[in-house]
Amino acid sequence: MDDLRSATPSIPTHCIACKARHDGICAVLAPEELALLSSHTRHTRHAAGDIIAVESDTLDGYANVVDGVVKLSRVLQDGRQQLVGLQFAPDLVGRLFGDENLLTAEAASPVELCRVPRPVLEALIARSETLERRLLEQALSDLDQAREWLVTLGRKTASERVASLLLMIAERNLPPERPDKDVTVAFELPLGRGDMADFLGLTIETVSRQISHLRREGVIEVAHHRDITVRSLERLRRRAG
Amino acid sequence: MDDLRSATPSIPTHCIACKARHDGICAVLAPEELALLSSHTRHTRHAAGDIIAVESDTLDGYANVVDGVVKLSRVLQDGRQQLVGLQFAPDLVGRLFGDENLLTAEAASPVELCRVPRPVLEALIARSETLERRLLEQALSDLDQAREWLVTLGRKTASERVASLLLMIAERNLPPERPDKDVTVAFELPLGRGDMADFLGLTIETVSRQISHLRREGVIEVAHHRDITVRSLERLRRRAG
DNA sequence: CGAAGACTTGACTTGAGTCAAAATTAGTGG
DNA sequence: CCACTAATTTTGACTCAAGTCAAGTCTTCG
Repeated sequence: MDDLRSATPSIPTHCIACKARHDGICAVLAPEELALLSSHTRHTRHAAGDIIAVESDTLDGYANVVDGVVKLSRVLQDGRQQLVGLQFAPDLVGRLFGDENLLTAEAASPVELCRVPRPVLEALIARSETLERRLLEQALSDLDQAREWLVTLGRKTASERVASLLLMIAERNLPPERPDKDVTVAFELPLGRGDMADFLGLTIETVSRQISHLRREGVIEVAHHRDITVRSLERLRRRAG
Repeated sequence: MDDLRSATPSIPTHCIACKARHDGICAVLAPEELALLSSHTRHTRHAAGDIIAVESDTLDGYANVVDGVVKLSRVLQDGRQQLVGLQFAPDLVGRLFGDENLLTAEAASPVELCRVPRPVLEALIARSETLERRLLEQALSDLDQAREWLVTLGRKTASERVASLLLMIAERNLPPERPDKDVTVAFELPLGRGDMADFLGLTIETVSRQISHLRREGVIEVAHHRDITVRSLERLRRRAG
């Protein structure tokens, strides 16, 4: 497919430079479909904390995450909040075929989006068999992840929950070489303590205490609160239950 | 579509009698596709407690729930268990395109299944645009539900969790007329206290105490432990947070 | 540098878990 | 149909993990 790139000048120039171009939904589109899509998209940038979509608003469109992390959450009447998902590039944000947002979407870090109006994407889905399959696969994998978290929230202790979250992020930052080896991984947390707490169904204080505990035990190192180094993935995995 | 029924004798006879025929995945198939599918299906019956699929076994096929309730669960090494979903008729059980079961599936009540070998269903998906759309919609709706539970497990108290579960089952048993009216609903719990606890991330004792509490407060009536009458859906809804 | 915000730590409280009976219900065979 | 047993559920007394409240300490940024 890469060989064809130079032979298909119809691919929009701003798509060629796009980080999400080669693994997002765009990757499964034929050049003319991509051209059609890109003539309706709009790139937007958002600072951490910006609200992208609000729960129970009408759904105005979808957005592809090009860079950064988007958090999805729900809040109860009295203000209790729960994060129900994190979307990384090149995930698509927005409930397909939904009339209203069931969730609030918020930039967890600085975020770059590629926004698509509802009817454009939906028409493309009807036209492209491979796109529909790709979206089905994302939905199934989001469902797997959500169920994984159900186990975490329903049955794990505070310390296992924190370890599970660090593990999830660490595995996402693993260098592609030797994924089975017991390596050291370093990364910057895309979430503050408050968001971690809302993700794990805990309080800020409990998250902080558990991180301190993992640090004292030598499982992780912490600098500036957000720069984490996992000394042994294997040890972290054992603590995640 | 109903009008056509008598004019399409190619619909297999055992499908015509099937309860799931008119709203399951079969509902979106053309008569010849249904004929193709049904020539490979096998009806099975299972008593409550029977294991239908085991976590980390290779996925041998899919199954349509024709009657009864199937619970999906995961267990941690030390035996802690969490239910991550309930499947009612006419849901499809089995991770699409998965190579192994990520979950254990078990009959929660007496269950009737219509089993389909993997390759048969997957070939049909590739052939039928409407089937693929139907499965995408089920996946999205399962995802909505899983995220709803994430809020319940992450942020609700024990009494709100129990109320949420009763509410979910009650709403499923609502008579179709006047869904907005504040009616009385009676139903039989498809789950024992242990399963409720595993669903809600609580212990048996806590579930029992919360049910007793709702009973004492007059929100529900309980007979034989499993026959529940909800006196006021509205009151129950308020208790569910 | 100084102030505001984010994070950590400590002391105390509380909601749900644990352990241990008792009560109810379902199942079985006479 | 009825005892009798086994399983499930309920209830009570006590414990403990995580929450709450209240200072402190880092970090960031103007």
